[in-house]
Amino acid sequence: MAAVTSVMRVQQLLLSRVEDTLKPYGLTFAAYEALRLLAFSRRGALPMGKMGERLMVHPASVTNAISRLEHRGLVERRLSPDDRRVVLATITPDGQALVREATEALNQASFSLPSLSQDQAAEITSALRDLRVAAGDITLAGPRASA
Amino acid sequence: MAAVTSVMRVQQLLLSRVEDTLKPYGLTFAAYEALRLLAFSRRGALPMGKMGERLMVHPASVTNAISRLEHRGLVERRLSPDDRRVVLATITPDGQALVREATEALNQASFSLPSLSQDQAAEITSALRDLRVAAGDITLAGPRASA
DNA sequence: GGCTAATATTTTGACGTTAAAATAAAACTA
DNA sequence: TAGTTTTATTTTAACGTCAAAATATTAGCC
Repeated sequence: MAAVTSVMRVQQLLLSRVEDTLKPYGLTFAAYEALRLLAFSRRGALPMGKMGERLMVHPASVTNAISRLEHRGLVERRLSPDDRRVVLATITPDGQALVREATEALNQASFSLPSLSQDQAAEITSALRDLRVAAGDITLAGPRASA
Repeated sequence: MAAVTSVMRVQQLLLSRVEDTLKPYGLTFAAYEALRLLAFSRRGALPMGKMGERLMVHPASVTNAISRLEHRGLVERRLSPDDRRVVLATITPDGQALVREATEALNQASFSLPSLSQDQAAEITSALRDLRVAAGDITLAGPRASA
């Protein structure tokens, strides 16, 4: 349980700092992740369901997040021409621009977390990888870590 | 950002498993933490404010959690005789009994997390400690890790 | 073709979090 | 002592999560 508590607290601390960084852009971490996922996709569009899978969140959370982004004109909902059950969340040019700025800010700020050196970051990532693999979160190939 | 993402995902996974374990007792992790904090305190009672500090959550979260526990008869609210601004959350015998059972279940279950060996758990805790110290979450003396 | 099952999304409801505003009581301070 | 400031808690509002129920639409099977 000590490890569990540690992870919980660290997540809380990190999330807080990340959201501070994103605040100037009017984005929460959840909103940023959704937007970034769309920005990185081929056509800038993905079915709601796919987004839930990728982000590992409940479908209702996706509906929620996309609705908010839609109201701000950062995303649009389009019905799939192939399957009318499917809703395609589509990022707009405004959304593209915003996610680019926010990503830049994150890459600048996050690595300057208090005393979180590159080595320490790598160590943490490594220590947690086994656990994620075991839980089926990621495969042995490892995730293409970038941003 | 890779480390950040890792921590986020692992927290999500762990929280999910912990809550599965607590579900039979009708407790969420937040509720369990509040109850356990009271159970471990001298008189089984603490001011709301102190609880927020210890649990590192917003005062409103404490109000919320305690209200829920109060409705279930696991906790009682008492006004402090010394300072009438202060509300003392007090654990009841029912609360004591429940937290004991839940703690037992957690100690049983959590360590059987998929492939999370004692060594790995220690490694993770260690890797994250520096970060917590730097953020002022814990002191160099280290937390008295137990459950 | 038509009825049933599976799939995709949204809605509703319960719970968690925070920030900011409203209350109430204690502590200064002039 | 009266008035202002600080402190403790709650309320309200916004956002996140999930589970379960409600809706559509497609797929499958006589």
